[in-house]
Amino acid sequence: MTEKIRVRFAPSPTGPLHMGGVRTALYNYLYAKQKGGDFILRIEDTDSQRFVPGAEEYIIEALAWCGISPDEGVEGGKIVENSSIKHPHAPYRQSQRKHLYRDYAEQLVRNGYAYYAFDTSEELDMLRKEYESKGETFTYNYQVRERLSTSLKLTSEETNRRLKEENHWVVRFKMPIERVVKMNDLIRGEIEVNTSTLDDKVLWKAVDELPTYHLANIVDDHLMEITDVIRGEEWLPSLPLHYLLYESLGWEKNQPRFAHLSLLLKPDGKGKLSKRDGDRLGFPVFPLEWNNSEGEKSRGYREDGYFPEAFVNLLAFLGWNPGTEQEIFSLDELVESFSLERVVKSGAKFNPEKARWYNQEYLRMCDKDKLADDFSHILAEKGIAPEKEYVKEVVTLLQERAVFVKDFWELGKFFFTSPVEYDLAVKTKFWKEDTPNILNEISETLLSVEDFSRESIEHLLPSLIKERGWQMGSVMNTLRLALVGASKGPGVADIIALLGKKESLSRIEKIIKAFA
RNA sequence: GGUCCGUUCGUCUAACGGUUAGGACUCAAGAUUUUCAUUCUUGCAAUAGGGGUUCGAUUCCCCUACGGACUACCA
Repeated sequence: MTEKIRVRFAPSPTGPLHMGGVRTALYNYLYAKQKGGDFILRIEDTDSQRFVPGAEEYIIEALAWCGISPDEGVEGGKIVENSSIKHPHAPYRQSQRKHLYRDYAEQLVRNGYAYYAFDTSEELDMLRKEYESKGETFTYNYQVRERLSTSLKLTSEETNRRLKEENHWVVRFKMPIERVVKMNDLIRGEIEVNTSTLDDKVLWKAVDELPTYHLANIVDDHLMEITDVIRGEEWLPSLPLHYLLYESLGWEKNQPRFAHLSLLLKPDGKGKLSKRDGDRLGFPVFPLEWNNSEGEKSRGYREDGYFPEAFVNLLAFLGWNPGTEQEIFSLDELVESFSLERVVKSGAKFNPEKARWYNQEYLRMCDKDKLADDFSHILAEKGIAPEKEYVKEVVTLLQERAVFVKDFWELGKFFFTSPVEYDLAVKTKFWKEDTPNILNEISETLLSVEDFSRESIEHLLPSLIKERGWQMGSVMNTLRLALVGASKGPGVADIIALLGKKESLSRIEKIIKAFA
């Protein structure tokens, strides 16, 4: 029997999920789905100090927008209704699993793998400053743990008394001395670390009486039978601790495999991508728009007009590639092609230009009815409500020219409103003395045309111009100026045909009057 | 500072010892479109540096440099 793959995405609700987090979720999802496994969504809310209201809902909605649906875990927001999500290991919010971790923390102390420490944050801050003034770095490790007020130094009577009377004790992991931990990472291969370089991490916090990430994470991954942990590179330094924790709890036989993903970097300069970069460089770093409690707004890919399919596609390619030259992948195709072996080790600088290109590609593939519907919403906001078929015709003419649906307006607003001003550079260049007469004559000809189709007009115009010996450039450009107001847009015949006889003639009349 | 991870065109990346080091985005030029955009063609552009190993290194090893992460009772 083959092993059932179970992965988890376990964000902390301390703010909106940024695109790096979405990518981590995506890779987890792709990995699980390809292997017929389950994708579990767990909320790691063990930091009561930094909890942000609305963050959990945001995370769920963002994943739903991307098409990443958990098989198991917390649910909420819009996906609650008719959700097929399972809960065999509920609850999936760590704050609701507090009692579990407490038991394991005590077990670790009992078995000599951890100890109680009574230092206050203030005392530790003072120690750090003291060391710093000597040019050294304070590390809570084997060199100091038997000298500070810990259960290692104190008698058991004293320890018990302090545990009972004081409420600022923590549990720390007793990091072994001079042991080389050999680890394996699915992306990076073998990694070795000497435990003497590591410190005694806090496993149970006094401030909020909750476990730290390290403990909660290991306990839950074990209890929830997670087979593969795919997470950000920032966790790599904690991997030895996590290995040792599995070992100390007696779970090393079936501990999960690990894969650490490289980080997403700033498009310019150095460092990892942060919220500020988006504002600074003008692109979203979040999947969905986010308003924080200070009333600051952060842009979202959704609100910027990206298709979720394009967003997912570009995210997948930030650190992974199929090894072929295909760059456009649907979510299903990604599921089929994804592999951890082809995940790139080095960090990827995000490139906003390429992101736009992805959207453009999707817009071109997009169904015209959907585009017309989406564009109709934008038009409705402007108080314009044309026939769906008309919008569809417009979209058809503009599809190759737009990157986002919202571009259709700038590209083709003349299809909905007569030009209010004209590009004077075009006028200067092409508007001649006899232009009004020529335009009038064109008007008359158009008026008498029975077949007002694009083909008919496309044939009629040049032959008329040639017949009269007019200048092609001058006539076509002034005609375009009348219809569009500028030197841009689809073919003149397309525009006239779509605008219709009445509107086209009225625009020609209008420009003649304007320049008279 | 310490520990760990990383390093191919400006950017995302391919090449898992033998290639004129390939593709995509960007940029530039030309063609088409008597507009603009598209499209097509072409071009610019990279193995961080130094040592090994090897008949042969982008590829394996070491050193250096550079970059990144971590170094909280945050995740």
